[in-house]
Parts: sequence; C-alpha cells; structure tokens
Amino acid sequence: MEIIIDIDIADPLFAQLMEQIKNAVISGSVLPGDALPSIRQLANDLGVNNKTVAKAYRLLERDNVIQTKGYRGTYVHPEAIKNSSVDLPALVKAKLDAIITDCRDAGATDSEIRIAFAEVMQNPPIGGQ
Amino acid sequence: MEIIIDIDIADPLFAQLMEQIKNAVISGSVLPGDALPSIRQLANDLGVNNKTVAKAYRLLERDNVIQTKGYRGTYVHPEAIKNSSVDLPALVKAKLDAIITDCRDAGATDSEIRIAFAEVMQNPPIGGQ
DNA sequence: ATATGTACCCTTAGTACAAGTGGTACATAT
DNA sequence: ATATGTACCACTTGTACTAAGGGTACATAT
Repeated sequence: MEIIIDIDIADPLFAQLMEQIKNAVISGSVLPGDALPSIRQLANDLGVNNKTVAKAYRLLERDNVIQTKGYRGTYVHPEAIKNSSVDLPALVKAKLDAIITDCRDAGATDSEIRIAFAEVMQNPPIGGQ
Repeated sequence: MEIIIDIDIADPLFAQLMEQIKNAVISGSVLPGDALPSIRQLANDLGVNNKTVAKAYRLLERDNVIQTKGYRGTYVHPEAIKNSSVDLPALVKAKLDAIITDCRDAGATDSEIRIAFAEVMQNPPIGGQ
C-alpha cells in the first residue's frame, strides 16, 4: 500500500490519510485482516506527527474500517470494504442541512442559528455524551 | 415606556432592547397601535448607536412585534402581545439540539459536526434564499 | 429642509475553534 | 528493553464569527 500525503493540499493531513486508506480498501490493495503499519511507523514514513496518524486511525476505527488490537498492531476490519463507503460526515451534513433550511424559512437569522448552534455544542448533552 | 439599558450586562445591547420592548408589550405599558420612538430618537435617548437600535427594530419587526411604516414611523404590531411570547431562537435551539444529539449518538465527533455546520451555513444558497 | 426606515461601506474589539506540533506518561504484552 | 495503542498536558497559527460603532447615501413623504 502506498500512501502519499501532500502538504500543499488544503485537505487536513489526517483527512488525506483517512481517504487514502479507505481507497486502498475499496480498490483491494489491502484486504480485510491485513496488518497496517503502526502509528509511529507510518508517522515516521510520511514525515508527519504521531498525533496526526493517531487521529486518522482513531476515526477509521470508529468507522469500522480498521481494528486496533493494542500492542498487537492495527488491522483492516473484516467488513472494511462495506464500511469504507459510509460517509458519516456527509450524513451529519445532510441532517444539518435539512433543519437549517427549516430555520431559515422560519425567518431565523444566520446569526441566530449560529448562536443557537454554539450553545447546543457547548452545553452538556444532558446525559453527558 | 421606559427603557433602560445596562452596558455592564453581558447581554448585547440590541438584545436588551428587544427584551424590554417585548416586556413593555406584555405588561401593557404599550398597546398595539401605539407609536414607538424613531430609531434615531431612541438611539439618542439611550446614548447608543443608531445601528444598534435599528438592529433591534429589524428583528422585532421580523417577529411581528412592531411594524415599521417607512417615513411614518414605527408602531406596535396589532398582534404584538401574542407574538411577544414567541421565542424563535429557542425554537431553533431546540431543533438543533435534537439532531445534534442524534449525530453524537451516531458517533460523530463534535469537530465533525462543527465542520459540517460551517459548510452548510456557507454554501447552501442552493435553492436560493 | 426635514424626518422616516433602510442600505451599503469601513473599523475596532473579543471570542472560539481547527489543525498541527510537542512532550510525557500509561498499561499492555513480547 | 522494546513496541503497541492510548491518554493527558500545553502551544502556535490561522480562520471566522459576533457586537458595536462611524460614516454616507438613498427613496420615501411631510
């Protein structure tokens, strides 16, 4: 698997990483069960910070594209191919788009919507996320 | 009608103004059809900028609490009493709260939610508005 | 001429967050 | 001792928003 990151691209590094790993899964250049390089290893190869790779790995695991097995390393998730096409951010955006359109139609100012959003994001999700 | 604004209060000036005018309507110290001071007049009385009063008036008119009649001045809306209790920002917040909770439950990062929100707020003159 | 609401331009502060980097530390197991 | 993923701390940089003010101009109508 080849991973190339480009600092000149506007996309955040961790996002580029996620993209490329997902693409590698979809294209079949890595298979479910295959081992991936460790965080430190990959960070070193690419010349980026550990934290950046760690972030990409953490999000990919949340999306069930990879599996981390602690000291045993990181592997491609058994259902990685299916899960690589799921785009959580797109779903979130779709949901937000719908209700924000509602609010605007109701006459709410963009400013008011932003303020309300900020309040919701800051205040505890009640149950406490 | 007495209006008192307090610079030391955290609330924005225009918001304090809206509050007080709504309260004056609810308490009956101004009645539907009554004339309100002009923007410049009120701004002068309170020692704030025209723009601040203009903003409060603009939002109050959107909420159907007051009516502006161009050069003829500004008046309390016929249905001002009913409309003074409507809290549009609260409705917006409630809607956002619901779907943001959904997104968080789905595993979305607060960061991802914020980014999606920012994208939606910037792009979507899709259909217009 | 004067007053009305309204629209546009600019600037100043303050706040909040994203992204990335850096360092350190931990429990895990080889 | 070494390597794994993970967790915490703090920091810099850039961006983008709010609130508020200053100024100027417009069409409206008295």
